[in-house]
Amino acid sequence: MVGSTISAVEVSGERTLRRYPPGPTVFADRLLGRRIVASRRRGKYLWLPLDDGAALLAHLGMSGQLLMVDPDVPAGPHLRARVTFAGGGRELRFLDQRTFGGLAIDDALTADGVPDSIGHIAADPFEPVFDDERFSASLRRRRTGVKRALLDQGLVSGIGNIYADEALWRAKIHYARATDRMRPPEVARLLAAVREVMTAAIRAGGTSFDALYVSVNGESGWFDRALEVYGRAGKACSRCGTAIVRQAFMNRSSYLCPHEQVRPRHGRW
DNA sequence: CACTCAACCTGCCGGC
DNA sequence: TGCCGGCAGGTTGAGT
Repeated sequence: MVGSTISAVEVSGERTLRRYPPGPTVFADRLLGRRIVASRRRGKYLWLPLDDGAALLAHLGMSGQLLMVDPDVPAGPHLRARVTFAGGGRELRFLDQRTFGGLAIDDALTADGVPDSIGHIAADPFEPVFDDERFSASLRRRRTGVKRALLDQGLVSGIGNIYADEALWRAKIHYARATDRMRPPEVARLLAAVREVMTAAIRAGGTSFDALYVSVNGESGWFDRALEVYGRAGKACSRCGTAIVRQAFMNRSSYLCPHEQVRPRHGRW
Protein backbone atom coordinates (compact mmCIF):
# COMPACT_ATOMS: atom_id res chain seq x y z
CA MET A 1 0.00 0.00 0.00
CA VAL A 2 3.05 2.28 0.16
CA GLY A 3 2.62 4.87 -2.59
CA SER A 4 -1.17 4.55 -2.56
CA THR A 5 -3.55 7.43 -1.86
CA ILE A 6 -6.39 6.94 0.62
CA SER A 7 -9.78 7.41 -1.05
CA ALA A 8 -12.19 6.37 1.70
CA VAL A 9 -12.18 5.48 5.39
CA GLU A 10 -14.91 3.72 7.38
CA VAL A 11 -14.74 3.00 11.07
CA SER A 12 -17.14 0.85 13.07
CA GLY A 13 -16.91 -0.22 16.67
CA GLU A 14 -16.84 2.00 19.73
CA ARG A 15 -13.40 1.04 20.94
CA THR A 16 -11.41 1.16 17.74
CA LEU A 17 -10.48 4.83 18.15
CA ARG A 18 -10.46 5.05 21.95
CA ARG A 19 -6.86 6.32 21.78
CA TYR A 20 -7.93 8.95 19.27
CA PRO A 21 -10.22 11.39 21.11
CA PRO A 22 -11.24 13.45 18.02
CA GLY A 23 -13.32 10.46 16.90
CA PRO A 24 -14.24 8.73 13.63
CA THR A 25 -15.31 11.76 11.58
CA VAL A 26 -12.09 13.67 12.14
CA PHE A 27 -10.17 10.43 11.70
CA ALA A 28 -11.62 9.83 8.25
CA ASP A 29 -11.34 13.48 7.13
CA ARG A 30 -7.76 13.60 8.27
CA LEU A 31 -6.78 10.54 6.19
CA LEU A 32 -8.73 11.30 3.04
CA GLY A 33 -6.44 12.15 0.12
CA ARG A 34 -3.24 11.37 2.03
CA ARG A 35 -0.60 9.21 0.42
CA ILE A 36 1.13 6.49 2.41
CA VAL A 37 4.87 6.98 2.09
CA ALA A 38 6.29 4.11 4.17
CA SER A 39 5.46 1.37 6.64
CA ARG A 40 7.26 1.09 9.95
CA ARG A 41 7.15 -0.63 13.30
CA ARG A 42 8.60 -0.39 16.78
CA GLY A 43 8.00 -3.42 18.96
CA LYS A 44 4.31 -4.23 18.71
CA TYR A 45 3.29 -0.88 17.24
CA LEU A 46 2.88 -0.41 13.49
CA TRP A 47 2.49 2.86 11.65
CA LEU A 48 2.14 4.24 8.16
CA PRO A 49 3.85 7.62 7.68
CA LEU A 50 1.77 9.94 5.48
CA ASP A 51 2.75 12.57 2.92
CA ASP A 52 1.81 15.41 5.32
CA GLY A 53 4.18 14.34 8.09
CA ALA A 54 1.56 12.56 10.23
CA ALA A 55 1.15 8.81 10.58
CA LEU A 56 -1.63 6.26 10.86
CA LEU A 57 -0.75 4.31 14.00
CA ALA A 58 -1.98 0.80 14.85
CA HIS A 59 -1.67 -1.72 17.63
CA LEU A 60 -3.15 -5.19 17.21
CA GLY A 61 -3.58 -5.86 20.92
CA MET A 62 -4.25 -9.55 21.44
CA SER A 63 -6.58 -10.37 18.58
CA GLY A 64 -6.23 -7.58 16.02
CA GLN A 65 -5.47 -8.13 12.35
CA LEU A 66 -4.48 -5.76 9.55
CA LEU A 67 -5.33 -7.44 6.27
CA MET A 68 -5.06 -6.48 2.62
CA VAL A 69 -8.09 -8.05 0.94
CA ASP A 70 -10.13 -7.79 -2.25
CA PRO A 71 -13.11 -5.47 -1.78
CA ASP A 72 -15.57 -8.26 -2.60
CA VAL A 73 -14.45 -10.34 0.39
CA PRO A 74 -17.46 -10.26 2.78
CA ALA A 75 -17.07 -8.23 5.96
CA GLY A 76 -17.06 -10.48 9.03
CA PRO A 77 -18.43 -9.59 12.46
CA HIS A 78 -15.10 -8.28 13.73
CA LEU A 79 -14.40 -5.73 11.02
CA ARG A 80 -13.53 -2.44 12.77
CA ALA A 81 -12.16 -0.24 10.00
CA ARG A 82 -11.73 -0.23 6.26
CA VAL A 83 -9.36 1.93 4.21
CA THR A 84 -9.71 2.00 0.45
CA PHE A 85 -7.21 3.40 -2.02
CA ALA A 86 -7.45 5.42 -5.21
CA GLY A 87 -7.32 3.24 -8.29
CA GLY A 88 -9.09 0.31 -6.67
CA GLY A 89 -7.41 -2.99 -5.88
CA ARG A 90 -7.06 -4.48 -2.45
CA GLU A 91 -8.21 -2.56 0.60
CA LEU A 92 -6.80 -2.40 4.12
CA ARG A 93 -9.00 -3.85 6.83
CA PHE A 94 -8.60 -3.75 10.60
CA LEU A 95 -10.31 -6.67 12.33
CA ASP A 96 -10.37 -7.22 16.08
CA GLN A 97 -12.33 -9.75 18.08
CA ARG A 98 -11.36 -8.81 21.64
CA THR A 99 -10.99 -5.10 20.89
CA PHE A 100 -7.75 -4.62 22.79
CA GLY A 101 -6.22 -3.24 19.62
CA GLY A 102 -6.86 0.14 18.03
CA LEU A 103 -6.03 2.81 15.49
CA ALA A 104 -5.00 6.45 15.85
CA ILE A 105 -3.41 9.30 13.93
CA ASP A 106 -0.31 10.94 15.30
CA ASP A 107 0.36 14.41 13.89
CA ALA A 108 4.00 14.59 14.87
CA LEU A 109 6.92 12.25 14.56
CA THR A 110 10.21 12.54 16.41
CA ALA A 111 13.54 13.01 14.67
CA ASP A 112 13.92 9.27 14.19
CA GLY A 113 10.44 9.02 12.70
CA VAL A 114 8.65 7.49 15.69
CA PRO A 115 5.18 8.85 16.56
CA ASP A 116 5.23 11.15 19.59
CA SER A 117 2.50 9.17 21.31
CA ILE A 118 4.67 6.07 21.56
CA GLY A 119 7.74 7.89 22.80
CA HIS A 120 7.59 5.81 25.99
CA ILE A 121 8.07 2.59 23.98
CA ALA A 122 11.70 1.49 23.90
CA ALA A 123 13.45 0.41 20.70
CA ASP A 124 13.06 -3.25 19.81
CA PRO A 125 16.14 -5.50 19.49
CA PHE A 126 16.11 -5.36 15.68
CA GLU A 127 16.21 -1.58 15.32
CA PRO A 128 19.53 -0.01 14.38
CA VAL A 129 19.10 2.44 17.26
CA PHE A 130 18.86 -0.38 19.81
CA ASP A 131 21.89 -0.11 22.07
CA ASP A 132 22.89 -3.43 23.68
CA GLU A 133 25.10 -1.79 26.32
CA ARG A 134 22.44 0.69 27.30
CA PHE A 135 19.85 -2.09 27.55
CA SER A 136 22.17 -4.12 29.76
CA ALA A 137 22.83 -1.18 32.07
CA SER A 138 19.10 -0.31 32.31
CA LEU A 139 18.12 -3.90 33.00
CA ARG A 140 20.71 -4.30 35.75
CA ARG A 141 19.60 -1.06 37.35
CA ARG A 142 16.08 -2.47 37.76
CA ARG A 143 15.20 -4.28 40.97
CA THR A 144 12.73 -6.80 39.63
CA GLY A 145 12.44 -10.27 38.09
CA VAL A 146 13.92 -10.77 34.64
CA LYS A 147 10.68 -11.79 32.94
CA ARG A 148 8.92 -8.67 34.20
CA ALA A 149 11.76 -6.67 32.71
CA LEU A 150 11.55 -8.46 29.36
CA LEU A 151 7.82 -7.75 29.16
CA ASP A 152 8.27 -4.07 30.03
CA GLN A 153 7.93 -2.32 26.68
CA GLY A 154 9.57 0.78 28.16
CA LEU A 155 12.80 -1.15 28.60
CA VAL A 156 12.81 -3.23 25.43
CA SER A 157 9.85 -3.59 23.08
CA GLY A 158 8.49 -6.41 20.97
CA ILE A 159 8.73 -9.22 23.52
CA GLY A 160 5.44 -10.75 24.67
CA ASN A 161 4.61 -13.66 26.92
CA ILE A 162 5.45 -16.41 24.41
CA TYR A 163 8.81 -15.11 23.26
CA ALA A 164 9.84 -14.17 26.82
CA ASP A 165 9.33 -17.77 27.95
CA GLU A 166 11.07 -19.15 24.86
CA ALA A 167 14.07 -16.84 25.24
CA LEU A 168 14.43 -17.59 28.96
CA TRP A 169 14.40 -21.33 28.20
CA ARG A 170 17.08 -20.89 25.53
CA ALA A 171 19.22 -18.88 27.94
CA LYS A 172 18.47 -21.31 30.82
CA ILE A 173 17.31 -18.51 33.11
CA HIS A 174 14.41 -18.65 35.58
CA TYR A 175 11.78 -15.93 35.21
CA ALA A 176 12.32 -14.72 38.79
CA ARG A 177 16.06 -14.15 38.36
CA ALA A 178 16.83 -10.79 40.00
CA THR A 179 17.85 -8.29 37.33
CA ASP A 180 20.18 -6.46 39.72
CA ARG A 181 22.15 -9.66 40.30
CA MET A 182 22.72 -10.36 36.62
CA ARG A 183 26.20 -9.78 35.20
CA PRO A 184 26.71 -8.31 31.70
CA PRO A 185 27.61 -11.67 30.07
CA GLU A 186 24.35 -13.20 31.30
CA VAL A 187 22.36 -10.27 29.94
CA ALA A 188 24.19 -10.61 26.63
CA ARG A 189 23.32 -14.31 26.53
CA LEU A 190 19.67 -13.51 27.20
CA LEU A 191 19.55 -10.82 24.55
CA ALA A 192 21.11 -13.20 22.04
CA ALA A 193 18.40 -15.75 22.91
CA VAL A 194 15.70 -13.12 22.40
CA ARG A 195 17.04 -12.33 18.96
CA GLU A 196 17.35 -16.02 18.04
CA VAL A 197 13.77 -16.79 19.01
CA MET A 198 12.33 -13.77 17.27
CA THR A 199 14.41 -14.30 14.13
CA ALA A 200 13.20 -17.89 13.89
CA ALA A 201 9.60 -16.86 14.56
CA ILE A 202 9.65 -14.14 11.94
CA ARG A 203 11.13 -16.56 9.43
CA ALA A 204 8.29 -18.98 10.23
CA GLY A 205 5.66 -16.29 9.71
CA GLY A 206 4.89 -15.93 13.42
CA THR A 207 3.06 -18.03 16.00
CA SER A 208 -0.48 -18.97 14.95
CA PHE A 209 -2.49 -20.87 17.55
CA ASP A 210 -5.66 -20.24 15.57
CA ALA A 211 -7.13 -18.11 12.79
CA LEU A 212 -6.70 -14.90 14.82
CA TYR A 213 -2.97 -14.82 14.20
CA VAL A 214 -2.23 -14.29 10.55
CA SER A 215 -0.03 -12.13 8.34
CA VAL A 216 -1.28 -9.11 6.38
CA ASN A 217 -2.08 -11.54 3.56
CA GLY A 218 -4.11 -13.78 5.88
CA GLU A 219 -1.51 -16.54 6.11
CA SER A 220 -0.85 -18.50 9.30
CA GLY A 221 2.65 -18.82 10.71
CA TRP A 222 3.98 -22.16 11.89
CA PHE A 223 6.28 -21.14 14.74
CA ASP A 224 3.86 -22.70 17.24
CA ARG A 225 5.31 -26.04 16.08
CA ALA A 226 8.79 -24.83 17.03
CA LEU A 227 7.90 -23.66 20.54
CA GLU A 228 10.06 -25.39 23.15
CA VAL A 229 8.16 -24.53 26.34
CA TYR A 230 5.14 -22.29 25.73
CA GLY A 231 1.93 -24.32 25.97
CA ARG A 232 3.91 -27.55 26.45
CA ALA A 233 3.19 -28.38 30.10
CA GLY A 234 3.88 -32.07 30.76
CA LYS A 235 5.89 -32.55 27.56
CA ALA A 236 9.58 -33.37 27.68
CA CYS A 237 12.22 -30.64 27.53
CA SER A 238 14.01 -31.21 24.22
CA ARG A 239 17.41 -30.77 25.92
CA CYS A 240 17.12 -32.80 29.12
CA GLY A 241 13.83 -34.71 28.97
CA THR A 242 12.38 -33.18 32.16
CA ALA A 243 8.65 -32.42 32.01
CA ILE A 244 7.90 -28.77 31.23
CA VAL A 245 5.82 -27.06 33.92
CA ARG A 246 3.32 -24.24 33.79
CA GLN A 247 3.19 -21.68 36.60
CA ALA A 248 0.87 -18.78 37.24
CA PHE A 249 2.85 -15.55 37.34
CA MET A 250 1.86 -11.94 36.74
CA ASN A 251 -1.74 -13.02 36.10
CA ARG A 252 -0.63 -15.10 33.17
CA SER A 253 1.16 -18.36 32.44
CA SER A 254 4.86 -19.02 32.51
CA TYR A 255 6.28 -22.21 31.08
CA LEU A 256 9.73 -23.46 31.93
CA CYS A 257 11.99 -26.48 32.33
CA PRO A 258 12.30 -26.92 36.12
CA HIS A 259 15.56 -28.81 35.78
CA GLU A 260 17.47 -26.25 33.73
CA GLN A 261 15.70 -23.06 34.84
CA VAL A 262 16.20 -23.25 38.59
CA ARG A 263 14.37 -20.84 40.85
CA PRO A 264 17.00 -18.48 42.24
CA ARG A 265 17.61 -18.21 45.98
CA HIS A 266 17.21 -14.45 45.86
CA GLY A 267 14.65 -14.29 43.13
CA ARG A 268 12.26 -11.43 42.54
CA TRP A 269 8.73 -11.71 41.35
C1' DC B 1 10.93 6.88 39.87
C1' DA B 2 10.07 1.79 40.09
C1' DC B 3 6.85 -1.28 40.44
C1' DT B 4 2.03 -3.72 41.00
C1' DC B 5 -2.61 -4.46 39.98
C1' DA B 6 -7.08 -4.04 38.04
C1' DA B 7 -9.46 -2.89 34.06
C1' DC B 8 -10.59 -3.10 29.31
C1' DC B 9 -13.25 -7.06 25.86
C1' DT B 10 -14.97 -11.52 23.38
C1' DG B 11 -14.89 -16.34 22.64
C1' DC B 12 -13.59 -20.99 23.57
C1' DC B 13 -12.85 -24.96 26.42
C1' DG B 14 -13.50 -28.32 30.06
C1' DG B 15 -16.10 -29.67 34.04
C1' DC B 16 -20.35 -30.29 36.22
C1' DT C 1 -27.84 -28.92 26.71
C1' DG C 2 -26.60 -25.16 29.45
C1' DC C 3 -24.11 -22.75 32.87
C1' DC C 4 -19.79 -21.43 35.03
C1' DG C 5 -15.07 -20.63 35.85
C1' DG C 6 -10.75 -20.27 33.75
C1' DC C 7 -8.00 -18.86 30.19
C1' DA C 8 -6.03 -16.31 25.95
C1' DG C 9 -0.34 -13.79 22.54
C1' DG C 10 -1.29 -6.50 25.60
C1' DT C 11 -1.43 -1.85 27.35
C1' DT C 12 -2.93 1.79 30.41
C1' DG C 13 -3.51 4.46 34.43
C1' DA C 14 -4.24 4.68 39.25
C1' DG C 15 -2.21 3.42 43.36
C1' DT C 16 1.74 2.00 46.59
